[in-house]
Amino acid sequence: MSDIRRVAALAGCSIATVSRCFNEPHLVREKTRERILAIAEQERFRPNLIGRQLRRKQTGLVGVMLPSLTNPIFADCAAGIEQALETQHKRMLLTTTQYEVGKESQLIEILLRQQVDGLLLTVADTAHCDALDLLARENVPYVLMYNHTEGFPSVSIDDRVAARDAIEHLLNAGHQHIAMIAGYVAASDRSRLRYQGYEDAMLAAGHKPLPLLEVDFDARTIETSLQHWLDNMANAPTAVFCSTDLLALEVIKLLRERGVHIPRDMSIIGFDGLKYGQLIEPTLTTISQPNHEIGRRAAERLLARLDGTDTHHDSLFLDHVLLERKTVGAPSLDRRR
Amino acid sequence: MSDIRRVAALAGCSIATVSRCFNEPHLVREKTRERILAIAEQERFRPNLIGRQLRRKQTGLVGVMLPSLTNPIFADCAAGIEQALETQHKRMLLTTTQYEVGKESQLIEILLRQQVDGLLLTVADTAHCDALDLLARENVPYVLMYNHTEGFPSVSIDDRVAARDAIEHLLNAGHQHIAMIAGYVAASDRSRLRYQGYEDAMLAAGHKPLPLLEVDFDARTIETSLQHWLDNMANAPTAVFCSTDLLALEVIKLLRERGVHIPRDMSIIGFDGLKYGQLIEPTLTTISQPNHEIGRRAAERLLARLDGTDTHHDSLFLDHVLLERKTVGAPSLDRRR
DNA sequence: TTGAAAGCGCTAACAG
DNA sequence: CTGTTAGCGCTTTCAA
Repeated sequence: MSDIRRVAALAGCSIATVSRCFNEPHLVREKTRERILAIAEQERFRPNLIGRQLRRKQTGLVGVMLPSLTNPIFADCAAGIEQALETQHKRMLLTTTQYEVGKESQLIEILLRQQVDGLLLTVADTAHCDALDLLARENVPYVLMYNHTEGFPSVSIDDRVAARDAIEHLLNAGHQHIAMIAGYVAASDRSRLRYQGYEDAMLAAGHKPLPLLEVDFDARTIETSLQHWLDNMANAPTAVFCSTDLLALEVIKLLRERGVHIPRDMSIIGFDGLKYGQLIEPTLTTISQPNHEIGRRAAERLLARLDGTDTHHDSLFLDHVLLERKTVGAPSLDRRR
Repeated sequence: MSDIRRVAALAGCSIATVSRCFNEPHLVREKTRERILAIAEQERFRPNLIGRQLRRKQTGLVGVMLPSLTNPIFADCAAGIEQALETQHKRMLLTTTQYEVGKESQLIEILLRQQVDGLLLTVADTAHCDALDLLARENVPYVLMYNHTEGFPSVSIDDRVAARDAIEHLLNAGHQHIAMIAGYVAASDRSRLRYQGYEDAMLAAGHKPLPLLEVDFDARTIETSLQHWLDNMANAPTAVFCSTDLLALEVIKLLRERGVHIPRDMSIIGFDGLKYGQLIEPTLTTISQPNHEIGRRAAERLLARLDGTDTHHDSLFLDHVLLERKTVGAPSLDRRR
């Protein structure tokens, strides 16, 4: 005898009435309701949501796909998502791609089979993306996070503008010889946009942009990548824009170990605004993204789509902030050129 | 016409046969199977898991409840969980309590309604815990993470022993006047156990343990809490054990700003082993917990319980490691006593 | 090797 | 205000 039936039997009513007590209590006479609820409580009746979900054809589940949880920006984002979903009693089915592009479509497929009501996701690159094609075909509400591209609903900062702001900050401090570093792992549309922002600012200032210096973040080869600078500091850039704070932190650590004083010998600016940037000495100057809010707003936007309140396919840009801290200074005079 | 029916109709077979193609393909004649699979593909048939779950009475969903995702130890743990679940094609329904004890039972209740196959969770305090009572009553497989207490299956380090090891490291460096600091937020059985470990080591060495210094981590009152030390460094402890790395990092930053040299004027040891501890100067000496592995092993253990392979109600202790880095040194001679 | 049919637990017409 | 009933999409006996 199934659960709702048991309660109904004990209460001497039909299962429909029991169901109503939980879903539309105002339709049940107060006295009946109280009796049923009392019995339900005492029997520890726990409505089986699977039954409801099958019948209603919605699950109250939101599928979330992020690159990783180990990176604090995504962990914070997930926290923001949960906060927003909670207000509507929705739950988060969380998956990560571990930066493997091949997993994106697979994971989405699984989430769709699970009949999630909607999807919140970050893909590696919106430019050529099976996952996005899949979403375009399917009629599932979704909102992108961190990615932003014409014709897809998203919540993010404007990476290109943010990167330009970072470089302008360096230019304003007097730098001209500015390089940009990015990690392979972050090989993504965001890296590309940030490099474009770098180019924008350099060109606008009349400087030739340097090619992007890509380093293998995990494999500790940053050192060899930077060796040619260390070998010839006189010709090394006076300022470096790192595509993420995690990378910036590693770069700073390495440079300091090699006797490079920051910011006197080299200025560094990061990107993300991790709180850990404040722990190091000197504290990391960086562009801050509102990760928690990106998650929260994306979730809110998804909820609005589920309501039918939001039907736009546009990018929502949140503000980034330049956190002026201590790793950027003026270039030493002898190295300006 | 529902999906599986549509495929069946197009393939000219019954829905049972279509179902078999996905679940027990060997029961279907190869030719039939190929035909059906081809049609399913072309129709983009996506089995509705809700139907399956209702019928099979299992969901392949694991409920996860953690205090927060913003703390990297839990984010890493969640990553470990996902990794283990993935091998069995299970998914993670993730919730956080935000350190609110009152939410624990509520969240578990919700997860149970969602018919999760099992639960992985960290509670604030196993000593008086509605959530644990609830689990004891219900017949749901679960494994605790970070918590460990007699009679409940868990995966964690041995906090008490780990703390003792931390203190012994300080004692071995020559310290006698050692204090312990913990944050309110972390008010938990783990803090208590770590304090006990501190007491164990102090008493064994013949020193009187100091009362636990509790600070309000978020409200930036660490400063006022430490003021009496700063006012009178001669009588301040020569070494401090911080209950978490996040706290240690803040304490170090504060002390340094106040001109206290670490480790010369004061040694600091943390707890958790966050990678961010390596970024600061001097690098943070700490006790490392295997967060990813805690998550992974707990998930594996849960899977074993679902199999019936593991039915024990005991604590599985993983090894902690003392990371000897640079924030612990010998006390300056004039302050030994 | 396949099909028919029952039913997982619940909700929502519809009827009373 | 309450009950009856028909499914939601799927799996799994049982029978053929």
